[in-house]
Amino acid sequence: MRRPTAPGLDRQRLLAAAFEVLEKDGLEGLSMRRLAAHLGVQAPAIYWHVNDKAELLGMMARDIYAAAYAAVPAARDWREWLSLFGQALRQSFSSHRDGARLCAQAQPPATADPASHAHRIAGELMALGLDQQTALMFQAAVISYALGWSAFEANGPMHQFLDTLMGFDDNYRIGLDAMVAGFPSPSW
Amino acid sequence: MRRPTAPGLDRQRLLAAAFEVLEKDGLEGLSMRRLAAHLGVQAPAIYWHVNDKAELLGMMARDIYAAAYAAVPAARDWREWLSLFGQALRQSFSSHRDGARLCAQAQPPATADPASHAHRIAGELMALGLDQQTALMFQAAVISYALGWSAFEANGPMHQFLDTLMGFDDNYRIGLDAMVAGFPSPSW
DNA sequence: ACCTGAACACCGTTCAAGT
DNA sequence: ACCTGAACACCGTTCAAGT
Repeated sequence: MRRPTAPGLDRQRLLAAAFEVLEKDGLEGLSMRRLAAHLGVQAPAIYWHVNDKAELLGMMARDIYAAAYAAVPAARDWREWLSLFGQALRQSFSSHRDGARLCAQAQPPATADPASHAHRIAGELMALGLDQQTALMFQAAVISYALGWSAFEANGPMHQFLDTLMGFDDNYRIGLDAMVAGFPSPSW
Repeated sequence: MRRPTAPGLDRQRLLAAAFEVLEKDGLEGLSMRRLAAHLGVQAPAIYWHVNDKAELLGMMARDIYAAAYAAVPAARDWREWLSLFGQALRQSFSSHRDGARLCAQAQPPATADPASHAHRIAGELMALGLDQQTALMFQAAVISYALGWSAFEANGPMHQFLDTLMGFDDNYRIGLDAMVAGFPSPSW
């Protein structure tokens, strides 16, 4: 439990420790003070490496999204890619305790060059035939659904029904598949 | 600003005041102490009428959902109803500051009789030809998307792009229409 | 029955001061 | 450059005591 304060902090160790605390204590338990204690350090030390808690949460969210993008296997068309991406997202959200709730409330760090960032995240879909604008729109819709599903999963009074009827994963797929199938094909 | 403590608290006045504080100070500003001050009362007084803050947030979420259900106009088929419901939800979320974020993290009060509750919320769709299980599944998907969209709207680095390209409402409709169009028709 | 006063165990963040 | 100690202005919640 005691970290002997080790080499010295940096953003990497901070981030890794933050995920450990998240796993152990959940999103409400992830306080700057607990994080500091987990690192064997005083709370204000964290502020040398990070501006505030929001920035830390943003970095965590960025990593969760990045893991999802990295996990999407090769696809033969854009619909398949979106479907796989939707599944990878859900997987990545649920691979950390409160992952979706974290992403829903954290603001990933604003990228320095938004244009190149947009190109990077839309790249796969563009290679499969979508123009960038359409790629971003469809991707935004899938992300929204994935995000909302995980939030909704835990909190609706429908909860009892959905899992007894089919299981959450199957229910998730229904909405995802419907959305992906329903996206209009580009018109050229 | 001063409430002369008026008649005396009850759940109704509490809820109304909570929405006022939400509008003024946002979700992070909605503390039990601020709510109490807004009512001209000490913080512990609230705990006579409500078990804890989670219960209060749950009641607020319930009201936001209820407003959406009430706002859905008559529809001629279940796809149209789901589309109108999706729009009403987004409307209801954005009619209160941080409405979606509140609903994403609040747990609406568990209903005493889940079966009759399910029947009530699925009723419209069943009248339009869906069985209850399908109605609940499709509804859950639409709610998830609406919830996730509002959360995503404010926080992605895609943010800049989405609104300059089309406007958020149009982008929202694209995913919603795709999902509703893509739901499979019942097979009889 | 309904509310206050005082307290407990926490928060995020700042800032002087240490090394 | 990097961290500590001490403090500020908050939290949610409990509980005895008042009326």
